[in-house]
Amino acid sequence: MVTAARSVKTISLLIVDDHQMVRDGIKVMLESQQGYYKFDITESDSGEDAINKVLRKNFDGIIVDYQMPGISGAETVKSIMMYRPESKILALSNYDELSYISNMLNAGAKGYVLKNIEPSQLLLAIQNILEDRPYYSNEVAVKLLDAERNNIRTGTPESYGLTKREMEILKRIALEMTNDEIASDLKIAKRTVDSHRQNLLNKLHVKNTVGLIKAAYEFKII
Amino acid sequence: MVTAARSVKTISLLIVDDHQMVRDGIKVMLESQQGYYKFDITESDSGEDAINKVLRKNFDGIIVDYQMPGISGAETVKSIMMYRPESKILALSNYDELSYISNMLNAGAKGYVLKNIEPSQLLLAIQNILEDRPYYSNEVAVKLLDAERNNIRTGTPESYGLTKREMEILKRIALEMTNDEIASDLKIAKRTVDSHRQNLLNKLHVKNTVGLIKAAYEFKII
DNA sequence: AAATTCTTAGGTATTTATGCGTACTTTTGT
DNA sequence: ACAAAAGTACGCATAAATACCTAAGAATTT
Repeated sequence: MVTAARSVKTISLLIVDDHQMVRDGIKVMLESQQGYYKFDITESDSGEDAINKVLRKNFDGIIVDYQMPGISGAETVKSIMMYRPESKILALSNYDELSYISNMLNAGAKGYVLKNIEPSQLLLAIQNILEDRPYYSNEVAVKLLDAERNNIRTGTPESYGLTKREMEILKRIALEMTNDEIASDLKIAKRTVDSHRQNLLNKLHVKNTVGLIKAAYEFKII
Repeated sequence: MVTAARSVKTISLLIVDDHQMVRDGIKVMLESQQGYYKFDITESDSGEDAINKVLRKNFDGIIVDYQMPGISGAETVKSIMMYRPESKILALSNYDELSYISNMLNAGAKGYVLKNIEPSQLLLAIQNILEDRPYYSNEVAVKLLDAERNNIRTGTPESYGLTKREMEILKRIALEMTNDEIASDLKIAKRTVDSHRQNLLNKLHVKNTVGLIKAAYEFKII
């Protein structure tokens, strides 16, 4: 820990979130952590506004919410990176959904934190991304590791070990068929379809039908 | 044909295209057709610039190119419509790709014409969109009809009459949240979420969660 | 002020999906 | 021929979703 005297550095930050409350929350968090840093904060309530502001001023760091009306957070990040590729962007979201995370990171965000973050952690996250190092909330890191481990990036039915039969079931689920309907379509017992469906849930690491359909999109069978 | 005397009306137009040549071409076309109209033309070479100009001045009509570096035409239209929902926008493109067309129309463009349009047709298109009527090039109309016939949905949440709240619910369903989880997330009763979900099923004309998720993909909220 | 839409919530019932087992048969690879 | 994997089938229990209602208060629009 560096405890010796150090000049106070002013950091210009742009906070992009459609909720006033969230923006205020971040400001309060940062103020509470203000030690060696002084933050010069600008706010945007939309991706469009943020892009305009970025075009006019170069910020040291930018915090972008994922879900916003109009241009999404990921699209906002993409645009910002197009104009200012050196931007240090921290993604902020309520959700640790893998698709959200990878959208943001692929768009160019350096880090991804959840909104339930502790003030000290937020400061840490900002410090890291300002120095071009990644920073993720714990939950986010876990998801990314899990994705890596399970080879989710490649996203083929084979990489999950799905059998032909299971693919047939998945296709029919994606056609909005119930297990009963699938059973009579394939001329097998409903119980069997239940089993296959259970196996699909396990193999794909998802918790319900929604996850199955999203996987079906990944596999491009929809 | 109205040939009687009629006062010359000045129409302010904003032309958004990254190519000088295209902008000049449109200007020449409009001048050649200048009869009862006089055009006061402003130019933008990018979506960002267009948005700035729209914020400063209210144009009678706006012509937006699809392909531009930086913010795309569709995103530009979306932004413009956010600030000035009454804007009359005509999309302009070299291509009659269905995805381009529906992106532009969903973003809020009133019409879509190809760049090989005849001057007289361009004037007609502008006249139509200024009066809030749709206008499409022949090729475009054909594509749209074909899409309609094949039941390819080019839907927006609005076209199904979804409310903001219903969209919030749908987003959370797409996050694999159960109704119980959504309820506590939004701090409302599970039964309320049940109701919203039921309304979503009805409005989207689908029979189960699978249909909801497919709709969510169409709406690009996944 | 009246009408309409949205959001909220609940009643009641049925259908469907999920979780965790077991077990037998068929197919596949070696 | 043998082992492993896949497919088939079922029990039992609970969780979740769907269907079809009503209805009150809030917010918007007319």
